[in-house]
Amino acid sequence: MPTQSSQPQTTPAPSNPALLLDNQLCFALYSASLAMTKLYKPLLDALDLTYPQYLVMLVLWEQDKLGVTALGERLSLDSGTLTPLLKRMEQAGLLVRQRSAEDERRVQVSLTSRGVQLKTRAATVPACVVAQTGRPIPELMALTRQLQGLRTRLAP
Amino acid sequence: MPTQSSQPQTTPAPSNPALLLDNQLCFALYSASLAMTKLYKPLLDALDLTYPQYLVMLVLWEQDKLGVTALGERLSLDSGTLTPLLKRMEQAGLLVRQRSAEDERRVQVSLTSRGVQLKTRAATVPACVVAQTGRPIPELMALTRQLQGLRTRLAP
DNA sequence: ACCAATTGAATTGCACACAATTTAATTGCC
DNA sequence: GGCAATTAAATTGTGTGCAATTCAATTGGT
Repeated sequence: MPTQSSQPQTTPAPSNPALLLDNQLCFALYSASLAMTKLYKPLLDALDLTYPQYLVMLVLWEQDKLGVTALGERLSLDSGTLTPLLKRMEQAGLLVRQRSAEDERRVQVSLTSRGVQLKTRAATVPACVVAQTGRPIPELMALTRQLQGLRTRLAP
Repeated sequence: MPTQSSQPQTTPAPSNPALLLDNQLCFALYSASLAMTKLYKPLLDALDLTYPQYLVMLVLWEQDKLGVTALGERLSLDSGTLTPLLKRMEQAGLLVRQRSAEDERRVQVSLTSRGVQLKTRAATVPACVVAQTGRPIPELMALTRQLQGLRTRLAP
């Protein structure tokens, strides 16, 4: 005999717990990522960068003069995403895209001096973000490493 | 006197560590989330759902008949995102959108029987994903809770 | 040297995200 | 009751993501 309540049933039978939204790692990732992007928005607006454009700048500030494919491997983005994004950044005067002389198929992406200089203004961004998370740095670092490990497993 | 190498300097001065891509929690989140979405893709293709559509279904399987705003609060998405997404799902026969009788401004979203039935076919999705992460469930749960906590701080 | 296969970007088409604006319906204040 | 303020969706416009295709340049096998 199934268990039953003496109260009229106001809620339906409980869902499969595996399908509950709040048990989904995927949704926790997805919504935390979108929330993080919104946190960056006002900071990046001041630099005239979108969030993915900021990621491109982080890569180029570390290693200037990269091909589109190399940039894409670093960020896990493909040419369909990067090509128009890079064109907008070129229009904004942050970088230049030029065909490689040795291999005309390759497009080299290099920062302009304006792009290099922007790094100084961006230097305060990370601390602002950390402050707003309201968490100690070691905890944020640990979470970062955990997520990097997960990503490596998902996209080897 | 600054330290110097006897070798010609092949790498530039080290970047501000706070701006290194691999130290960014934001990028760890962003790329892990995109990688997770790609993991779901083949599973959701079989159900004719995109990833955000799957999230909408998770919400409606838990609580059917919700307004667009309520759905948006649950998923942290606004009407600009949800309206066209819900229209596509209505076209696909998964749900219906109908104006509330009491308040003509409200649009109620309800599953069709086809939408309800899809839950059975989706029941195996979470286990497939967990298997592919190659991590024990408790670890995934702990990470999920951590990310939920972070998100709550970022988007109170 | 020729030509098929491969490689690297760009293009096309579709589906999000989201800011900003618009439109329609309801509420509150007088 | 009348009308400004508010609320709920929808619309508009821009910028990603990504699959699939295209196009040009290079490579490799004969």
